[in-house]
Amino acid sequence: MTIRQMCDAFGVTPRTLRFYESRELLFPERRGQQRLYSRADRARLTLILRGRRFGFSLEQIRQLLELYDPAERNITQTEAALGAARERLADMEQQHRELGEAMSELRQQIADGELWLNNLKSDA
Amino acid sequence: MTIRQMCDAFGVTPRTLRFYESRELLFPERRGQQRLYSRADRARLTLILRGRRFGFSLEQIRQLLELYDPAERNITQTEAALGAARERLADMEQQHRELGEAMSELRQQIADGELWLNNLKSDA
DNA sequence: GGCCAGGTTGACGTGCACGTAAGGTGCGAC
DNA sequence: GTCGCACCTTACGTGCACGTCAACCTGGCC
Repeated sequence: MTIRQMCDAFGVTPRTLRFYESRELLFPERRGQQRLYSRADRARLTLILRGRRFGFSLEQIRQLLELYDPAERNITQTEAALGAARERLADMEQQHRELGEAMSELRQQIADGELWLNNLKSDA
Repeated sequence: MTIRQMCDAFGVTPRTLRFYESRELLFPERRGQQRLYSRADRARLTLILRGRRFGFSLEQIRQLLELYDPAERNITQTEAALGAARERLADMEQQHRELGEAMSELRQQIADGELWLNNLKSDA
């Protein structure tokens, strides 16, 4: 898959893909100068974009990706990656809870606003 | 409440509070040059900080705060704010779902990593 | 009056995640 | 051959959310 196909498929720019590569988040093969993205690269990009939506930094995402990466597996590295992953998971769980609470509050506020609006309109 | 008491209570810096004020997120009263924060200001700051944790921009937060603000209530403004709030809520719901899925995947990956680690250790 | 802690306002600096412009390369179509 | 297009690298620019620093009040205490 060329860089353009990747961009079209994921809705990102070439600049973004090259930037991710410079930060060691993606490692496409090279045919001469051209980048070629494999199925694994597409899976990684999916994870990267998801992580970004959750507010994780590219560096945090890079560390998480090590957990998915079967290469360079030794005990200390895996243990470090596991520790980082557990911390991220705890963050995500707290964020998940707080997001649920915030959604409830926002729904309540919306309902209040709608009620207020209907009262105003029925008066008129 | 002075700026220092606010900072201690919310774990932010004076710079942050003045910055929020410059972006019209907070409107503390003035006793001479000093800022004085009311109960309403503290409630607004709570909402601001929560919004920030969910990745909303300060501008988005400012628009949402209009929904909470009982001043300057007219129909078109409230309807616009309600529309924005519904869009944000939809974003939050999607983010909530995706975050749940990502947590499941990450838990699975952690379990895999732990299993692999235990196998390696029991071999040794 | 002297002085200091704590407040104030700009103005500039920083880290992140890219965007953008400049100039060069490879390659198939005509 | 050369035109055009897509790709490449390098370097600088941008927007956001603040941090940092300089310079200046201001009230309270000795």
